[in-house]
Amino acid sequence: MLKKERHAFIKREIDLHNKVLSADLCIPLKASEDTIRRDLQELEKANLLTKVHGGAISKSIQFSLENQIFYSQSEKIVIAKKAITLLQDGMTILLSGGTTIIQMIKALPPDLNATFITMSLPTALGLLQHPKSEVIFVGNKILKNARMAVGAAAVDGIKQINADLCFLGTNSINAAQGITDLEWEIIEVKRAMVAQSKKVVSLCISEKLNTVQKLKVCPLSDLDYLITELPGDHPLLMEYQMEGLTIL
Amino acid sequence: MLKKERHAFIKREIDLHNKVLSADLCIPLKASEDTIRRDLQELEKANLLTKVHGGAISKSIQFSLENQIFYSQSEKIVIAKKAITLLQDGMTILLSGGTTIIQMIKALPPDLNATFITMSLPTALGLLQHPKSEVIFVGNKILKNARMAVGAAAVDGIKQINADLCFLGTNSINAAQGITDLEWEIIEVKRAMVAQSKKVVSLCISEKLNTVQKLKVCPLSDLDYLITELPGDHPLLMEYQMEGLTIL
DNA sequence: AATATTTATGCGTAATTATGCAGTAACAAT
DNA sequence: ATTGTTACTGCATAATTACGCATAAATATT
Repeated sequence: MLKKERHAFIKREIDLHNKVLSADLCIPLKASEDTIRRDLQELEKANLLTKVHGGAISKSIQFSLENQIFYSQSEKIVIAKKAITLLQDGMTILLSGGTTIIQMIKALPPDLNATFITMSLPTALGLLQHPKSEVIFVGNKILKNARMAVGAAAVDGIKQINADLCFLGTNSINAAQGITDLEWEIIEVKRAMVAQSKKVVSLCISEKLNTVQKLKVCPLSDLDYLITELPGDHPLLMEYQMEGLTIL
Repeated sequence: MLKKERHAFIKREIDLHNKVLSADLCIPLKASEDTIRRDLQELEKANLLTKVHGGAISKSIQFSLENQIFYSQSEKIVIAKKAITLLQDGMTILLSGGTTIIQMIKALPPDLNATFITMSLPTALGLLQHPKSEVIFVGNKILKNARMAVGAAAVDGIKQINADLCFLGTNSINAAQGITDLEWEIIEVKRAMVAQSKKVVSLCISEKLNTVQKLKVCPLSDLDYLITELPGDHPLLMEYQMEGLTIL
């Protein structure tokens, strides 16, 4: 990881959240706190941020309120860290959209050398920051509220792919129905993703466990892994384990 | 391996991954680190990348690090306002990437009801803010440097389209060569855009008038409109008018 | 064709840079 | 005041780079 890359990463974190904690940067950047601190020093000297005890904050919004942009962010970070343990060099990986996936992208090891395929604009944009990965966007009509490509051409595009892994940001999952979602166009795309992947991983914060929406994406039997922020032996997860899912 | 070949290889790596490590290049290029470093020096002098300790990074990352303030923003706003006068309800419009295009998107009339097609991730994301328009993203492999989809599938995707208007954010234009650009993969996409549009509009800040890059996108005769921040009767624009372009 | 001249490349060594570690000082929160 | 965390200093180490030079290859000149 080059110094400038770390700087870019830090700057982006600041732009996104208006602050960073030094300790939080150590893992994704694979550097010691010393190095991070020196990075922050340099960025401060370049007038790009303001260093404070424990990290740094944005120059523009120093008085900023604690903006919890992302709902349940800390849980999603836990999920993200579990998710990246499944990744290996050389893999082809399908990614859906959603804030959990975004957290996962931010947690990607910078030296991972994989091919990522997505239909989600925010996911694609996030992946551009990754130094080594290749990014393929399966395009078509963009569904505005989901910010992803949907429709026949997108589904056809996915069908050209043979992926090793598929990560689904999951809105609703329960034992009887499996994964369910709200919009037909999204369902179509997710089904195609599931069909084209060797292994399917559901990322789901625990509060969405055992909930159900109108439309069915796929049964539990199509899934291989379930990742929540809970420990693997939590009672809520038992019935999923019984169905044959690997719980992380 | 010829020097030019090495340079081409290095440029491609930068485009794809936003960075290269000197050490990583030694094996594929069969050259010593010294040679690689000298290559990087030359490419830096030619303004094609930024050398850093350990390798080199893309200029665009460097730029986004230094100032997120758009270059020549006020000029681009003037251009954007002129550009939107060409738009009408029901049109199908191809958009390239670039900060001028982003300004144009911000200036779109909220009640415009048009279909926008693009290969640029930032452009697509900007368009999502627009309440009424439909957005279609022509996907494929993403060129990190330019944040846009490139390659055969993207070009094929464009060929399915019949657009009324095409807006090109233009890096270089002159009377003799027409529009020129730097990277082959971008050229391919822009050519396809031009070919599939009834009318083609070049958006170009005046300082990029009468400049030229290595690769040719299209001759002036393929263009219909030229929009700069200058008044239409400015002497710099005369020769373009003589060539039959409508100057806004 | 032979020779000179420029250009490109690789190697050894010295200098520079980047990073992590240990110990100590400063800070924040109870 | 006490305690745990974060920051700074100096130092050690490893990686990267620059420099001088020798050699090889390409190009120009006679």
